Amino acid sequence: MLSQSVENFLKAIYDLQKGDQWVATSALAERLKQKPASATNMVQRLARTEGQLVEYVPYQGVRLTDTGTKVALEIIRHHRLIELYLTQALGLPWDRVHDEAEKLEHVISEELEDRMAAALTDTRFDPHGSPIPTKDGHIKKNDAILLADVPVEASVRIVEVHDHDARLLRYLGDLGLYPGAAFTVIGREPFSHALQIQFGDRRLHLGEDALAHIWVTITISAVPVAGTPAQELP
Amino acid sequence: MLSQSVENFLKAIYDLQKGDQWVATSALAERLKQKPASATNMVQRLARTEGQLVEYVPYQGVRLTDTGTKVALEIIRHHRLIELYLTQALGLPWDRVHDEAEKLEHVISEELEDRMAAALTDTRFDPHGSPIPTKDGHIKKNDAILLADVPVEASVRIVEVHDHDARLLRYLGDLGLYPGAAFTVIGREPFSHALQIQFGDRRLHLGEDALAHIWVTITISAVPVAGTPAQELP
DNA sequence: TTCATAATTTAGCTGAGACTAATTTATTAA
DNA sequence: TTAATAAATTAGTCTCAGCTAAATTATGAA
Repeated sequence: MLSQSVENFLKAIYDLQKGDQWVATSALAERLKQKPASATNMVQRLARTEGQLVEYVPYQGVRLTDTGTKVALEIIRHHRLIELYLTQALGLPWDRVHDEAEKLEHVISEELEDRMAAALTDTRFDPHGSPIPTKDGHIKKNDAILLADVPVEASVRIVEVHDHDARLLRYLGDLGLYPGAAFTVIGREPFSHALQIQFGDRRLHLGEDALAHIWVTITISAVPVAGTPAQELP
Repeated sequence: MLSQSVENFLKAIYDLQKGDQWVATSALAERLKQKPASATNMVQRLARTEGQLVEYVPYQGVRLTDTGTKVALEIIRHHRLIELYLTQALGLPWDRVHDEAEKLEHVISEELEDRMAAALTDTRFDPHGSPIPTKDGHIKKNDAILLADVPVEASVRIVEVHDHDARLLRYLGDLGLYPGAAFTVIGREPFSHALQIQFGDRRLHLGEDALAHIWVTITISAVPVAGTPAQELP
């Protein structure tokens, strides 16, 4: 049985790891609100004792092995399934389920996991739009882009809202801005980069913090997306 | 915030404490599957640091203060409410909910507690018939007697089945012997003290382990109950 | 290419919560 | 009333999981 602390490290490494890149111990420490030395310490213990979960190279970083990824995905499945269950079955608001799931994810049995899944009609996404890994450890990558990177005049649909900041979630939820919501970007402020959007019949401003946590897909793009060649309209 | 270990100690003291009697540290140790020295150690820490939860007198024992009792009842409320929720809402069998609740009781928020309670129609008893303390720390004492102490020929109704032994629960559940079930004691074996009972149209034997974990009320008593004077029948 | 600075690791400390072995206190039988 | 035994506590050890301070390694600007 892995300790809650070890499980949290695996989860954090998974979150921070892009592809098969190395994750810096300092990045881990920051994510987990610990000191760098503590992260190094734990990562070394992980690499040494707990069988084949991570690879660690001093001064370079740490990354999950296939086994480690499997374990991380199990915990993430717990987390997201719990979030979904709490909103769907018990009516908890989407800004409170994260903290609750953060504790429950480490203690529920496989059987409880299965029962919760069975009680839900659709277990593909959690309330923030994050994909829920399947029981056998598969997760669908979502191809959304950060709202901060969306060009002006594009119309978008919210795919995912990162769930760490409850205040932001409450704010967005009150406005109706959760996954599925669609709006058009009508302007960007020169320095703050804040967006003006047209959402139904309302005009809203979204500050930097929001832009960095909302992932969208572009539904109508008036201007070429960065990286793709411009397209002539007839 | 109290640690899970501390919470478990408070719960164990509550369980073992009759009235305002002292609980032996060795009894605590046994209940918690620890060594006596560990229990002494923890009890001393409890008495010293965590504000006014227990009274401790060396070589005599430990007991809960009013504050300590309040805290213990909160945890027990969590435990039993979770057990009830898991059976009612998620269909977990009554022999598996104890272990699950043992872990969940320490981590659910007040809000989740309230939502679970609201989702249930009747929160008076858990699936084993144990009373669920109210949110303000009241619990109804139940006046049941141990099946082991029931005289032959009495008819009884099961009030409560202690939930520690999952094997026993599964066995009893398969027979239909859960709280509410009624039967008549038709005989007792001389040495083993095992009971023969008439349950509907079935005759069953209940061994010592069962007798020590089932609590009943007597519905019809053919023979005077121990302690009450014999009564002449016309 | 070198050296200052930033990032990382090492060394050593701490508290929680368990343990064993040794000691002390209570209890009970003679 | 005392001595043997049982119960409980003390002393000292261990691991986990965090910390600070000191030392080491990488990095990048001159």
